[in-house]
Amino acid sequence: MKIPPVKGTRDFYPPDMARRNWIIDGWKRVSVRNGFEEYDGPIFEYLKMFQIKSGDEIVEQLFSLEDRGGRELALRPEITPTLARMVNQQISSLPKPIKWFSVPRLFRAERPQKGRLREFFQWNIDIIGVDDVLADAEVILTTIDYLREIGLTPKDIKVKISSRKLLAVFLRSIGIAENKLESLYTLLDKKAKLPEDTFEKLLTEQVTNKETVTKILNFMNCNSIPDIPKLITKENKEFYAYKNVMLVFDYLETMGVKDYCEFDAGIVRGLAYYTGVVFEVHAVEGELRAICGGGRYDNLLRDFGGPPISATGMGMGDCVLEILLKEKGLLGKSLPKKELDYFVAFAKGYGGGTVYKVAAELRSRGFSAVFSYKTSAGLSKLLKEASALNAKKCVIVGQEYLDNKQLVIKDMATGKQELVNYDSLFTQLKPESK
RNA sequence: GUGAAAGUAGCUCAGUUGGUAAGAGCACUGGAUUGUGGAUCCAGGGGUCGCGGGUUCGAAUCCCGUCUUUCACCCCA
Repeated sequence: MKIPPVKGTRDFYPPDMARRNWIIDGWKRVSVRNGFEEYDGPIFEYLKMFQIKSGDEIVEQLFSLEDRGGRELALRPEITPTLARMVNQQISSLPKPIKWFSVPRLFRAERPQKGRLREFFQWNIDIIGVDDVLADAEVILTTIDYLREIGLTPKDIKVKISSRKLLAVFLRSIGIAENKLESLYTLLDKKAKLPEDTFEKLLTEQVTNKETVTKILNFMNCNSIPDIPKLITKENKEFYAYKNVMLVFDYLETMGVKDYCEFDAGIVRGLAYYTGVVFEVHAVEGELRAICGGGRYDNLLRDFGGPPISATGMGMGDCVLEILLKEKGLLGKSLPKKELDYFVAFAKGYGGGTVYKVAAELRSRGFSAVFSYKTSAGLSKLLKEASALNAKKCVIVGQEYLDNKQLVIKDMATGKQELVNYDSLFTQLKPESK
């Protein structure tokens, strides 16, 4: 009876695993060099925890279960609630700022489609306890640091940056009621996806006043920071929000990544909990969904029963990234090749236990060594196997071993061979000679 | 949850208005090659044509259902 893989999951055969590790190792390496420390939590949590941040609708998109004690649990669809829980538990003893990263395996019971599966990996970085937008800039810098390292240039991708705070003060200044903001965010977030007239129509339905609609459209289409003051009043609050956006770009310029960044008032993010700088990374060409997104969230720790400490972070899934890298031909280019120090072969009739003994001795000294299971194969076949494994050197056990306890060492790159005494082979070897 | 397209070997695919049509390339295994690798040549294994039903003398091919995949919508943490 054949059992197929579960909908929306992936099998990672060795070549797929190599790609996955390459991506994840890059995430981890870049996190560490940007000063982030790794953390992780359980793969399932109380169902309740995911409702705090995201509400009840989200429950339908969770894999939930009940344990034998009747506890309502769910596989984690994101790790930020876990982060909030963990930080709150030890908040008073953790040195600030908290700069943590994680690469959790996440689960969402959504219908799979391009760049979206039911099980995936996501790189998360967060800075907790810094109000200054310098922290937002550093999160963006770290994101770019990775994307740049894997070969993506400002011609390939753009970080589109805006501010929820700026949007909020703007909307309030033109008379939008506080309780309408949230539903308006959801609509504004779709601007780039909807046709222009459809968007305008939906906006008019929500706002009714034609003049207000025009003001919002003008603001949303703004992609130049110097133009912002023309659109907002010069009251303190608004000017402060505007200055903060300017400041982010100043920091990013100082950090040398301004080429990757642009202001785009159309970036809103669907989620309610963002309160400050928000950003998404998009491919310049193509219709691909956002590669990653993030922003500042001021209230999350408090919502999870902790102190009102501000935080900012970023999440990047592996699915969309992999699609983009394939399109750009950047995946596999820099993948590490198979590595093998020694292949231990034998000339027909001379194998026996010596082959396994040599391999075991090499392994015990820290070298990788492989022997063949084809006990009756000819040397030709065995060397072919050694080549397929990308072996650096090949040890051949043959007549010389019977005659003088000597082994043939063949350098697979140059083809050169030398005779070495069995006893001296291992004493000559030092790990550095790898 | 809604809609559209597609399912033939491990992978990528071909397959004539329905008529000896179960095929190719790659991959895999073996041989040429009993002491010398990456190449080449030859051979071999591998398929309930997603599954079930129907139409027909006859179905990979047409029809219905179903499952899966992909894509779009919803949603996007």
